[in-house]
Amino acid sequence: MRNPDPVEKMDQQTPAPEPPEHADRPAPPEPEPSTPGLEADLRVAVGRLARRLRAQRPDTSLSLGQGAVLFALARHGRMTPRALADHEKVQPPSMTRIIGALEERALVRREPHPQDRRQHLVDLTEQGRALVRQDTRRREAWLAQRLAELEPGERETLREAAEILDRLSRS
Amino acid sequence: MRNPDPVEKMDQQTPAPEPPEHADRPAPPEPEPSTPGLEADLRVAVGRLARRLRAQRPDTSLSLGQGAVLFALARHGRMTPRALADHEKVQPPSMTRIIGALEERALVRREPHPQDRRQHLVDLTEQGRALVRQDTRRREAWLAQRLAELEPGERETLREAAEILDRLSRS
DNA sequence: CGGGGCTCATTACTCTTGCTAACGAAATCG
DNA sequence: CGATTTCGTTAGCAAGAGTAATGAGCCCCG
Repeated sequence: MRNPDPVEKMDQQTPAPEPPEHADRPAPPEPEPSTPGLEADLRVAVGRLARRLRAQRPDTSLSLGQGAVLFALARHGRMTPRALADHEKVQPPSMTRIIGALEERALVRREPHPQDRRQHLVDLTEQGRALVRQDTRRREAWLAQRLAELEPGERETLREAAEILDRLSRS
Repeated sequence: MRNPDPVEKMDQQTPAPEPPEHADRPAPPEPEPSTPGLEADLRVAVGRLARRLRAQRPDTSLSLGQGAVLFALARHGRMTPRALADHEKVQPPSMTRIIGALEERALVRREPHPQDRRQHLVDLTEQGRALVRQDTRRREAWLAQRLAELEPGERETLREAAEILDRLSRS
């Protein structure tokens, strides 16, 4: 293990770290969270859901990261590893590893960069493109099944939330 | 829920200086099932958000799993390790480790089970309770800050979504 | 020009976190 | 009382992501 770091005294009521308000703000300053447990609920639910998504990955043995990269390439066209890393908010070495795994499966291909010989361009192969298309409708059974069981209104809520979550995850 | 139509929405917007791709755009079929890319969008966003939540963990060195357990105990009262594992959808050995880490920090305590000497009851200590209270309003700066920047309507959407995501993650 | 400094990708290593397998102790059922 | 089941734990392993260091290549500035 490591240093236990015994929590000795813990300030019970931490004075709120209120950021200084900017003077010219006509709107309500909203210093308190208008949604009480949201932060905790969201954190717990997202963490657990991600864990289950990773675990329940059935047969399409693409990791979450690999799938995300494949989708990003399909949506935005070929990119350098650096651009992919920025997009997915991982460090370059992690992206190197993901690309390596995808390349081993012949789902992506590294092409030389036309102007800069340090860089590569990563692009989908035909097989990669086919997998994305296939997954677009079939994807991973577990989540698709769960989503199918929801009420239409709930799916709609999730659809709006997915866009917000995407922004959150990228900000 | 088999969807027979080829969802083929790949808008090529190549950021690279070399756009001579197969740059034709198939007429947008837009057959629009109930939720087109929801499964993929949600999966990617949840994965990325979980990754960032884990990474951005600032100083309160509680892992996602540890935080979840603390909150579960605060919400539902003391529980056996088995119950906690079921609740958080992890295997018992993982829960053993989480509880061990929390116990080292004196945030939880193991009590003997009154009727069954195989089992324990895990309960929050005063310090654990204080940390939960503190985190309820302070929590992790990163997510709280992001949430605060959202529109009220967006937070409301997330609040509804959080409940749905919780159910999803547990089903 | 040409060198210093930067950027890009990769390698090497570590850490965290979750899993399965196996095990000992205790309850329970026959 | 013995067999079986359940609970928590230990041991070992694998995946995923991060930091540090490295080498190749670009580019600006003197």
